[in-house]
Amino acid sequence: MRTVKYLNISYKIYKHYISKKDGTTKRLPGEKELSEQYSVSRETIRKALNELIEQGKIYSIQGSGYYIKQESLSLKNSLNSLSSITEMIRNANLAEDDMDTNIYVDKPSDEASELLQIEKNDDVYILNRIRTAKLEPVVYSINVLPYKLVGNEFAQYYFKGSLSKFLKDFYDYEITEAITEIQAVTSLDEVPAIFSGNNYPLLKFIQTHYTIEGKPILLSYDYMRNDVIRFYVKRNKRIKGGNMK
Amino acid sequence: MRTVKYLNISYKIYKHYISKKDGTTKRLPGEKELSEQYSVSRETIRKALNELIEQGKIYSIQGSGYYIKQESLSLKNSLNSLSSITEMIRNANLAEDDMDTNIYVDKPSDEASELLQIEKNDDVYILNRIRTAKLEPVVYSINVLPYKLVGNEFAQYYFKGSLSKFLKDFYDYEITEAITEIQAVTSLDEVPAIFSGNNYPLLKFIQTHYTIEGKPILLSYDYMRNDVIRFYVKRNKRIKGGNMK
DNA sequence: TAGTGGTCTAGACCACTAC
DNA sequence: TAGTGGTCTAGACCACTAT
Repeated sequence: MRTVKYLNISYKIYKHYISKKDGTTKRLPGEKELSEQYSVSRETIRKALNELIEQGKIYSIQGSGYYIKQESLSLKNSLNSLSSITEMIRNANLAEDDMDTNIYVDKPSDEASELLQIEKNDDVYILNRIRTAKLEPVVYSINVLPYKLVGNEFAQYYFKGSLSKFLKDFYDYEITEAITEIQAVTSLDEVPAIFSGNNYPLLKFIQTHYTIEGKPILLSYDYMRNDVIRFYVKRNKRIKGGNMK
Repeated sequence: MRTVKYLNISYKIYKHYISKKDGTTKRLPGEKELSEQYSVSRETIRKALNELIEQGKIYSIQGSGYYIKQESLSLKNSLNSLSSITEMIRNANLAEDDMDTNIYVDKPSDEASELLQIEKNDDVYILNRIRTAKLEPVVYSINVLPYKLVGNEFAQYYFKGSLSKFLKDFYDYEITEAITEIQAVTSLDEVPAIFSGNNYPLLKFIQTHYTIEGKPILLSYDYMRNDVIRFYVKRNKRIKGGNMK
């Protein structure tokens, strides 16, 4: 891949002005000065700086300049960007030791047929998984995958490992976004059997995963022990045109 | 405020090509054609289209074109954009009938002093609030506000209503982002007294609110009845340069 | 190979901040 | 009023998709 100038310069600006947080210099040089310094046009500098704004590292004030943001505390398991449960377990400094996967075909629940936009008599694959760390169950997942998307060969070729990676490599279905509902689980009958009897606080994620076209291809339910894995969301103020829905 | 051309055109393109979701036309005209149609330069069209991409309404494939995304299900209480608890209650079709607010000065907890980046012997205002709907408690909030940021006059002038709005109007502190930790509350001793005795599933948000400079100015704890208010997060795949932290 | 979107340039004018 | 960032233009070349 050819190097993209503005991303390259964005990184250089970050390294030179932002990474060494000495706490003194707060303002960046102006666009004009930077464009001379890096021998590129002003628009390219603007794209580079915009990249840093999107990453939350700097902000700008019209008529004044670009300023470095104060360092905030770490944002480890950010729900804003898509990541697998496996990654989240690693971020919690837990080693995932085993994974028990169980596949079968069934009819979708009402909720599943609505979220996956399929008919109620369409078949779905159901994948149950228990993830453990230090021999204790940490996450219990149920994945619901429309049969018609993956066909009969799915059960033959998929064994274990990242489901989203398999869907991409084998079927060229790439998941680019997800909408997640977050729930607290307390009523005892909803708690999966593996967790029942214990008094863990449990979070439940109901996640619908979409391709770039906006087509739903996977629904997942994840029950997670909230005492060992923590979740964060970064929330931003909406700017510009608002919601024109 | 002067009208910004690319936002204006972005809206026009949305109205003309996207809002009337007849399900047939999936591809937008090319950049060149659109720039002629709206009599603007190609770069302006690109900014307009980019706006629609950021809103999740379209996507582009290099060498091919711009395409309309499939409609996904509603994303009501999105945690991605900042909104007040009051708004969330309204989105849940609940009318907030009363609010009991209680203010006093105290020392911060260890967690509060860390998140607010203040000393442990600095004073903080504590605001407790109970929000009810249909005479039942729905949300219990604790707000922690550094005394040195707002001074003695805070208790005199602030009575009730949106705290973030008051901070902006009275002190010119504008909250532009927040980092929220999401927890499930189950252990009985952590449940606020108003909720105890009942068997509601409770979600707890620990939110640190920042100004645009990245300075923390408010910490809030919100305990919410998850059976009446539901929360969603939109998660996107990270593109481009990744994390250069 | 033709057509599309992605990057980059040089220059202009406008809106806002700081003084 | 000078200097800054925000918008907009017209044109060039490159990378990718479709065929």
